[in-house]
Amino acid sequence: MASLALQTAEFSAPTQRKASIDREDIIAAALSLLGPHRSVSSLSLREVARAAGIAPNSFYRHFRDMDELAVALIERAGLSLREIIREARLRATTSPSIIRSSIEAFMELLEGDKKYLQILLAEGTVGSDAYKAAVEQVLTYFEQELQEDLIRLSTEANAPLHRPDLVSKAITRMVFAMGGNALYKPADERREIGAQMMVMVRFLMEGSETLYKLEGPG
Amino acid sequence: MASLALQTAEFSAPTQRKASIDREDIIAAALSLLGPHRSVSSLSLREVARAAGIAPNSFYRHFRDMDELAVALIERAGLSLREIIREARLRATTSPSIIRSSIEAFMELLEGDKKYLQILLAEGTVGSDAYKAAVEQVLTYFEQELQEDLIRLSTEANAPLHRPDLVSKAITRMVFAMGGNALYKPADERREIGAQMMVMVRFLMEGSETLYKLEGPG
DNA sequence: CACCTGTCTATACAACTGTATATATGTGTG
DNA sequence: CACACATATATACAGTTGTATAGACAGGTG
Repeated sequence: MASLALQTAEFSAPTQRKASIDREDIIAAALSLLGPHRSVSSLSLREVARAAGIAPNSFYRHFRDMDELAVALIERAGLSLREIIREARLRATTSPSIIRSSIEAFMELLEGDKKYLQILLAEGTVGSDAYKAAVEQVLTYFEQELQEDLIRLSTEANAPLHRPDLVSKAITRMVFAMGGNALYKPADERREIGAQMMVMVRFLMEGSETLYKLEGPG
Repeated sequence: MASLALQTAEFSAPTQRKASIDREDIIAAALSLLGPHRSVSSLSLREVARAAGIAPNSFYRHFRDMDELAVALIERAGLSLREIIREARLRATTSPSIIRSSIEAFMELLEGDKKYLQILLAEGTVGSDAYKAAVEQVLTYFEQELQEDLIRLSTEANAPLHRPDLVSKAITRMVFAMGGNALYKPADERREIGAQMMVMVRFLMEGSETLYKLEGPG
């Protein structure tokens, strides 16, 4: 867990506080190294230490492993993404607009914090078990949150869904897959991909509604 | 060493064997190294050479790069997958059954030739540009082929589709994303994921048909 | 036969990796 | 002040990496 992440440095006299390197700084250094050709799992401990301006061995004071760093990065990325989507959800309350604004928020994030997204999108299937499990957990969280939204909104709209769990899973996996693909593409292509996502999500929603009429909730 | 495994050693003349190492052997060696924790992009040249039973430098006689090897692996995997799916398509000619049998074929492949699939599913977003482009090309091929099927079948069934290009893209990306996720999971989970895929594809098909009624072909 | 030519190997090198060990340096407590 | 302590560092080591260079051996051609 992010044990020391929130500790406020002010007012703390009891223990010694050094203005030295922080977990945060190491995470930032690792982020700075990411790019279209550099994945988290391709970073070396020494490389990160170098970017953070510390000796290789100092790394061990903050993380046991590169793997532990990777998991921390994933959790951070998940948190960041979660906040963005939550904002989008709060702004929109009707079924079509919540989808639109969520995807727009997602694509905006893709413009800006590419690094965070890359961690979740592009590397969920390589790396250690802990690594994969952390990504999976983030995705599952999104699925559950989306499912709640879907059920609430479809009930309000009187357009119930067949297997809303699978609708949310399909949307999540598809958006992440398409997003990972769009990550480092030129802006106009990204916009095109965003538009495609919208249609695909509509397919899923309409399909689920239709199947509800044919077969019930499932 | 394992390199000579397939050649019959009996009757061997005192002279060195004519049958020397092949691109094929190197590809096989690379495949043998893949696994849940070893991705293509994490293999080293020396490692592959070692597994192939050749000197590191001999590698260069067959590939310029590890990157070139990776592309060769991707193409081979694409070819293999393509054949499997083609068989499935030939066996089934009606709309629902072609989906079912294609996904079943896909999941069967996932039981067997995991290595091939991993190359396409799990690593399309990491690696060099050539690497990514090769994966993208394979995916695009599948999309196009699937789209032709969808148009033909939906016309026959008198159930035309809205944006069949996006239907096939959505199906392809989703199946690959879900497949990559299922790759090294236990058999019962994999079966469950296969069942989920079927429902998701039905969502997409039904949704596209519904949207056609509302908005036409798009 | 001698002579290329293509393929393999052996050796070598500089760069890099993760980490074990020992050392320096500043901080808080007795 | 002296001490212990947490933190940073420097040095070192054994292993790996990609690849440059040079030599060994075969087959085909003159």
